[in-house]
Amino acid sequence: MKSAVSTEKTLREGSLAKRTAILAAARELFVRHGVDGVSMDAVAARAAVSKRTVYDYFGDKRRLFLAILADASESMIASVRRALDEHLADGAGITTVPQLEKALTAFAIDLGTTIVGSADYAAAFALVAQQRMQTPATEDDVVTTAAEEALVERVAHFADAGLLDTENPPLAAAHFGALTILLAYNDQPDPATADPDRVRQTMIDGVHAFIRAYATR
Amino acid sequence: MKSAVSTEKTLREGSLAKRTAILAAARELFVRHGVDGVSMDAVAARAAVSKRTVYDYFGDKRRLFLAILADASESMIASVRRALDEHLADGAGITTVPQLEKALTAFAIDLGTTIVGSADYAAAFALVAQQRMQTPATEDDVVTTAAEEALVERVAHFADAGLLDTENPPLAAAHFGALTILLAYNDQPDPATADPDRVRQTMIDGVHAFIRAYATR
DNA sequence: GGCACACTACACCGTGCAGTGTAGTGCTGT
DNA sequence: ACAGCACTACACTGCACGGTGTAGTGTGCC
Repeated sequence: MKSAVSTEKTLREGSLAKRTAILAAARELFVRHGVDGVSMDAVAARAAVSKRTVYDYFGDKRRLFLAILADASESMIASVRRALDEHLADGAGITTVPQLEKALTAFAIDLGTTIVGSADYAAAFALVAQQRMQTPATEDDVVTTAAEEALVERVAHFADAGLLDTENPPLAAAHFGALTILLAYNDQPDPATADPDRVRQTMIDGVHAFIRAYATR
Repeated sequence: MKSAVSTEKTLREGSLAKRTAILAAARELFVRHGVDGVSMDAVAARAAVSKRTVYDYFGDKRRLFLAILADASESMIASVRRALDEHLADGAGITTVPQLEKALTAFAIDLGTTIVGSADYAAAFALVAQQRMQTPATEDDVVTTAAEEALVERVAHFADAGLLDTENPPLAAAHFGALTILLAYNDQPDPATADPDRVRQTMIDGVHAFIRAYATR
């Protein structure tokens, strides 16, 4: 009678406030103690909500977890696009290598402080890392892929413009990511400990190395 | 009465065969299903050993986990030193940049196929990633630190020799690691899926970029 | 034969937790 | 006044798992 078409089991829409409260609470606890280390009671308590409500909203623990990932993913890709637009847009008047380095540095620092520094996004990384082998290919890959693609497009653009010297923009973009975000994240995976100055320095150095490797001479 | 000096609780030495069997079984299962997703019964079964024996050998689940880390750490650092010795030793007659690139590439591929390709070491990475926030600073950091230090020493050496251009060998070493191992690992974190050719290509490209960024011109 | 030891097989305890069912409360619109 | 809804509080089930205790078996050593 319920016409339960997909896996959905008559979840409730509910108020946005409670929904985000639950997501925030769960994210925080999951990141700190691991998904398995957190009881649904704890999540409910932290969200100041009845456990029953958590289940009414999200169905079960797994789907709550996935909702967190989806949430973080969404705002993360948005952040990347925004930073990309803000610092590396076509209209930014980047015509020389020094200008490019400056813009890339600003971009990297922006992204770095946003992503590595603030918990929401770092949480996604951490959670995916925790669950990687247990969860068959979460949509994290989708996110990083989408983000990288956007970056690849910019790299290709600057290669066309004669500022970067590469026949393989995806590779160059990957190297850019490795020298900046990846390295920064690897240095301080604990969101709580994230030191903005250190992230900043990592970004500056990473971009510099990238420019030395890839700038037209 | 037991004179339990430290945390030790009268563990048993046991045979090396059983010990390694248990470690191997636990490592495999932990990596695949996560530490919390694996019961001690499962470990015992997989190791073809009584559960009681597992407890007699390792005390409890936590210490079994730490034993796995220690084990992997040990052989990992050994691998790094060996590869370093094999490809980048003083006596290797590296006097030109092309020679250096070649040696670095060989080194990276060697390390890459050993570490990323083969499960033992990748397991450590994966497990630490899983447990990072739940376990207060495991000795993974010790390993990567020790490994990086050895690499730093070599980089400094080649900088002195006039082949590399950097005033900051630790940074250069970090960038080397980011462009090679880190990137390779990030591309395919699942040991089972590890594609040697892909790892190989990542290493070649990474070293090439590193050389472009850091070789003396 | 008899002791010591490594090990197994198995039963067992306690507990924490995912998930459910339900009674009850307050709010809103009619 | 009443129905409908969102939500809470709470009790409760079932189960999986960490860890322990122990009786019994095989082996080597004296």
